[in-house]
Amino acid sequence: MDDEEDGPCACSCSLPCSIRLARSNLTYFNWSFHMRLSRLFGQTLREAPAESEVASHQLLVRAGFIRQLGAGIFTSMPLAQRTIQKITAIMRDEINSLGGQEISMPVVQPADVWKETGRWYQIGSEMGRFKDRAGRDMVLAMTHEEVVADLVRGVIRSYRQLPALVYHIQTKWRDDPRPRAGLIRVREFTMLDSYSLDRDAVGLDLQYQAHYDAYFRIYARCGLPVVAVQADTGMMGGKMAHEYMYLTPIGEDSLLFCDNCGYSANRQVAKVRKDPPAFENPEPLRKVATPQAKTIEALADLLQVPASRTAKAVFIMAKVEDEQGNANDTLVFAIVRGDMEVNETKLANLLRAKELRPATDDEIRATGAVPGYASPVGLSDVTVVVDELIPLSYNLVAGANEEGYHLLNVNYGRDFSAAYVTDITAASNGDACPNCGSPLSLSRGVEVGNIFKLGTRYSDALGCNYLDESGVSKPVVMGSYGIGVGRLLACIAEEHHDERGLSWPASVAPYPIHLVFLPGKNLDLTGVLATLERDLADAGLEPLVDDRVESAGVKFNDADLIGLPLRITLSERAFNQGGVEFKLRKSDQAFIVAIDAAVGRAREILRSLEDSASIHQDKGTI
RNA sequence: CGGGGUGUAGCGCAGUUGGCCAGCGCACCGCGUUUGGGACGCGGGGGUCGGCGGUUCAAGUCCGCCCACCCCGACCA
Repeated sequence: MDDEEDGPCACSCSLPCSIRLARSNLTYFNWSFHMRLSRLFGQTLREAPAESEVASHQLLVRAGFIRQLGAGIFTSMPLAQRTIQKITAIMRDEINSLGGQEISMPVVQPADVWKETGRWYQIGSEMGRFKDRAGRDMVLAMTHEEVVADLVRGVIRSYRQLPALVYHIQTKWRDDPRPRAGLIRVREFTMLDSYSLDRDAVGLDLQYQAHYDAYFRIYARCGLPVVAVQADTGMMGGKMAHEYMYLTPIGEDSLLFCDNCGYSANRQVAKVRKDPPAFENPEPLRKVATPQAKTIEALADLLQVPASRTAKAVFIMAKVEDEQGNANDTLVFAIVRGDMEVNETKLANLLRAKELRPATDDEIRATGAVPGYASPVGLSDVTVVVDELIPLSYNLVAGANEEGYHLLNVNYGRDFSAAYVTDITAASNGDACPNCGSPLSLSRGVEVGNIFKLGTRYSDALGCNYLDESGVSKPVVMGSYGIGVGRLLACIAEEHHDERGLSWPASVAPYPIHLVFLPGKNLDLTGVLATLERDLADAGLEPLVDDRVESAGVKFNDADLIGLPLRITLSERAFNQGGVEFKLRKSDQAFIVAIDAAVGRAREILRSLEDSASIHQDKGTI
């Protein structure tokens, strides 16, 4: 033992580690691994910043895990960084087990590859762009399909090199119009993303399924319950996609679930079963006065007909690109039955629109339609999209394009026609499941990961080809798979907290043990502390030691706030009862463990905590 | 981008119809007392009052412009 005061630390950290304790002449010293709260960079706060609203944001700031730099831009403090390392270690373990090989692709990328795939033009202002000193267009990585495809075309030549799986854990920038909820929705973030490379669709299916399962294991090991839902392919393009959702009221995505058959989908793509009404003979058109009936509700009320007997017209301005990449505004007239809503994602995908926005009244009038009394009847020069149910619904009520009047007995085909007839209905709570007809229920969720079957979208654009056994050149079939690390951390915090603070699953806690030291009045326990710290550290149990000169209340409250799974208290009281006090963060009960048995007992408890932290979840089916 | 809100010490906040040295709690530093659930006393340090411009004898306070952050919507993974 080294009693030297304020001497340099003998371990590699080279800091003055001997700290004088309150009312004690004793100092203590270095060991193989240690972290003391008195030295931890950052501090706990009694009050959360006023701008934080959701629990994970407030607690992560209060407990000293994160600090905000700007909107959607955060610094990870040492505690968060430790948890991130635990999470990414789990990710590496799982992706490595699929045969993944870790690489690292650049955050700053030349725009050329993005121009080759067209996304330089397709993606709007959420892409970070700048010019380098030579005036070349540059892109801040928002994802890495282009770069990985560029890599593949330079590396993959033969079917012998396939299948392959590469991944990295890298910073991305997406200039989100509205960052919010702390780490849930940010602009700069770290993402695990892997890219599968296969000879054909069969190979892709295998890797897709492997990721589908591996992702569930990652969330399970992190203690986060998730469900997988069918998803829109969005800016990724491609054929099939699933999203992993953590269900919570603070989530921004709307999800539909069928309890009966297990159907689950993001509202953006969710289908509903629409039973067509019985056939009726089309009746002659008739104009009726409907003053003040500018909404479906008012109209149905006035005419005493159900909303399902009306046609709802929604005017939307779509930004659609032509071959040259020029964006043109096109007015689109979307028609659904009065009892339904338009799904803008379905509509945008149909039109290949870059952007949709509601049309203004003036834009509507320019077509000859009258806002509030609009219908496609009698109009030309507008792009009409009708929901598939409209041609099967007879004698509907629709606007007369005249202030204060509607038309009765409007029928598709006879009275108007459309450029597109397809499904543009938004699924709602209680709608019939497309598979089994049972009522769907609507929930909110946070998307914590997604997987895409890209197919040959990028391989074709960038020329990623290989030669098969017979010497034929074929495009590499790709998949991409991603998990936002910070968002995952925030969701874990959201799931595992109580009114006192965070409560980390043992698998991702920044440290496993919070060792609280309360100096005694009569006994000097600093030597016991030094030994215990060292023994725990030597056993690989990495204690976070509260050596601060603070009252017991402050220390216990901070321990609850930071939320490490096991708290061990060394105090005169516990010592006189025969050892140290053990208490689990998730339990109210405390018990005394003899000093000599403390390390063994701690190891045992943490092992069982880790085993039970990994939750079981229902994976559903693809 | 539209609507709403907030900017005063590290965090939370007060600051009246414009008025003299800009305050409170927590946190921080020093000394002492205290020591198992956010202790106490005494003494300290810390502010371009978001920025710029204007009105005025005088601006944290009134006016204009701008910026930042938060919330709702649009949008987005």
